[in-house]
Amino acid sequence: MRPPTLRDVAQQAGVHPATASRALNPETRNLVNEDTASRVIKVAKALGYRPNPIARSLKTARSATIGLMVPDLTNPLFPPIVRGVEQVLSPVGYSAWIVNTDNDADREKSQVESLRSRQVEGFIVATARLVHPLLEQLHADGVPMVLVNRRLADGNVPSVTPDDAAGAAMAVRHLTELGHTRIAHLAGPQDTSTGVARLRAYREALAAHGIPEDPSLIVTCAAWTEVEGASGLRELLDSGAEFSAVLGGNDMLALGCYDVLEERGLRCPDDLSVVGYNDVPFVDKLRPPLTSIHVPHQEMGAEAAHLLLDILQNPGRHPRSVLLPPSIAVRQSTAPPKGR
Amino acid sequence: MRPPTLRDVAQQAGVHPATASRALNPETRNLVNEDTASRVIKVAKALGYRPNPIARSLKTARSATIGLMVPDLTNPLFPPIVRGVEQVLSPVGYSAWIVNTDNDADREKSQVESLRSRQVEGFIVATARLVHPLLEQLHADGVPMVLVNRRLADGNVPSVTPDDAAGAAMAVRHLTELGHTRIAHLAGPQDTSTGVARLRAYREALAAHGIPEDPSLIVTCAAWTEVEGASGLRELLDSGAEFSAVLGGNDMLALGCYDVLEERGLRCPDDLSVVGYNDVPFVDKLRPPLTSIHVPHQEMGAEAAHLLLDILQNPGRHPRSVLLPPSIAVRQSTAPPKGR
DNA sequence: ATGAAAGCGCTAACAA
DNA sequence: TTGTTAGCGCTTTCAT
Repeated sequence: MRPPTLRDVAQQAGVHPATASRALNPETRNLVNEDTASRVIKVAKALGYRPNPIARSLKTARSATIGLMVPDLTNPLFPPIVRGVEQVLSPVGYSAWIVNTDNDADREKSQVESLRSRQVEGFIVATARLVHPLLEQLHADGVPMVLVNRRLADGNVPSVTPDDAAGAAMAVRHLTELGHTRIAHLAGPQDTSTGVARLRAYREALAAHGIPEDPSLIVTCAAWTEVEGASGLRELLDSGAEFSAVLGGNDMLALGCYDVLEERGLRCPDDLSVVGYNDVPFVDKLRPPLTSIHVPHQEMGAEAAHLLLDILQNPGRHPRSVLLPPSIAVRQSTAPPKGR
Repeated sequence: MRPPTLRDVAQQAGVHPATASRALNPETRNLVNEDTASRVIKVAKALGYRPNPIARSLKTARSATIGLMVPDLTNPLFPPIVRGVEQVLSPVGYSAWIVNTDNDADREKSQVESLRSRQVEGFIVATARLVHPLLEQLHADGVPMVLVNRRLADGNVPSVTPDDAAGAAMAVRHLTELGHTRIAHLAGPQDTSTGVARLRAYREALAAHGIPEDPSLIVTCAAWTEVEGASGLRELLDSGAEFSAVLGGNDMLALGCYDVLEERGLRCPDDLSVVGYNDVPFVDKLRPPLTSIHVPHQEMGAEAAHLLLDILQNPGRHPRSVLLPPSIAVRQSTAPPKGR
């Protein structure tokens, strides 16, 4: 029993397929006699008719689908974003096609091609680097796109990001209020907006608190990974620099710090206060619970989906970007410095 | 500039679209003169031709796509499974369409319908309950399907699951070797194969070690959540039953135990040893690091994808199921009982 | 080895 | 308001 097609419905209802199509599509139902419409709908239901989205896509070059590009779903930062996106898209009949890029330019390229050939109507992209030819080209081509979490250097591409400057400033303020003056920073990759913005805000916050900047307290990590965070802190410790607190560029880098403290027999927060960024799931359960800048991940995804839908519906309109306010989740990984 | 179609390629190469189609498809290339084929291929490359999978799907009723149903991507158990699936599918040109069901039967139903209308060629399903009309129907309809992590009561549906019996036995043995004899179990939902199998194995393992079973040491949780785990342990503690160790049905239930220990001022492992199940990411970083039964999640996904591809390629063949051996990751949440 | 023709299921001009 | 017609881009008989 082949599933029923529009023709089957039309035949059963005694109308032309085109009429059946109009009757079944809410957008065009008003073009059709009310009685006819309800008859068609009844028949469709009786037959268990399901429209074939593939045929529709082929005809209309649309798909009610968007591409959602994340670096890696096993990074706990991204699943909540995905859920936020879906929570907004589902009610309006859209779906997200999720791909992992592993931050690999070649993979990104082939994923984008594959998604475009599947007629996705737009992209939500969590993998932006500041300079990103692929995404820049996409935007130049007029492909609807919203960035999430990270931005491009080109501020014209709509984005939904945490207010990194505000968050990093909060972190520094928290530490200074505890009495810290020697605050190190494990900066994230400087080819990402988050890495750059948090580093800059860290510097400015120190200045604002009258703390002179010490370049030897800044290490830039090559990736947002625990391993990189660990080697970053080792470098700081081995340099002999003095510091009583460290701000990780994100929670993974902070996690790496925990590993090094363990390995060196140092204690957190007694020997070193540690602050993370993002407040991803489970950092509140670490040993010790990690003080972190909280970012509303799911809302970020939801907001990005709203923005994209908006762009799809009003192609001409000026694109907006959204900056979400962070908050600080103070936990046991931060405490006043020892000598106090 | 509309992207080039097969007709454009054919025209440029001076052949009929049908010939171009044959030349471009590796499966049918042998039907075509070698020179013609290479000419077509060259033109296609020059024009940047990308076949339109939608048109192909409409014609062939296939899609090189499978549906991947998970309960919730924000549960860290599932992203590694997803990655494992993709790791196997990508090289053979298949993709996975991921959906979250939240274990909701209505959502499941509409997701399945939506995926089927998109011509997915099969399903990998991580959301099975023992009795599951939707999946049973799907299987009865001959829809290619592989279960992962959890199984149906109907053992004829191919599955890739951890060896729950072996894992639970390992956990109990570990605890008895430490000297525990009063071992409680927070059993998972008994409508899932994992919940049932782990509970049964726990019982059998106790018996095998000559420990009499005590029903007051078993609490069944209604969901695989931290909240349920917490109320389970509260119930055990409030009952006045004596026990020095608890085996969580999975890591989330074990996490709930941590919360209750904190709230009651009890210490792990001093007052209570806790064992989890699954060894999901980050449980090794908890306070204290959680002893857990390790399951190879990514391999589970990879193996499920292999099985499904196998079914798609050999529709007639007898379906296999795979049981993956667990191992135990011993960490600081387990120690000899106090009185020792 | 290649071309001709048909059609997958649907929608959008256009015509009536 | 409804029907006619055409075609989205591709593959697959069938004929040559």
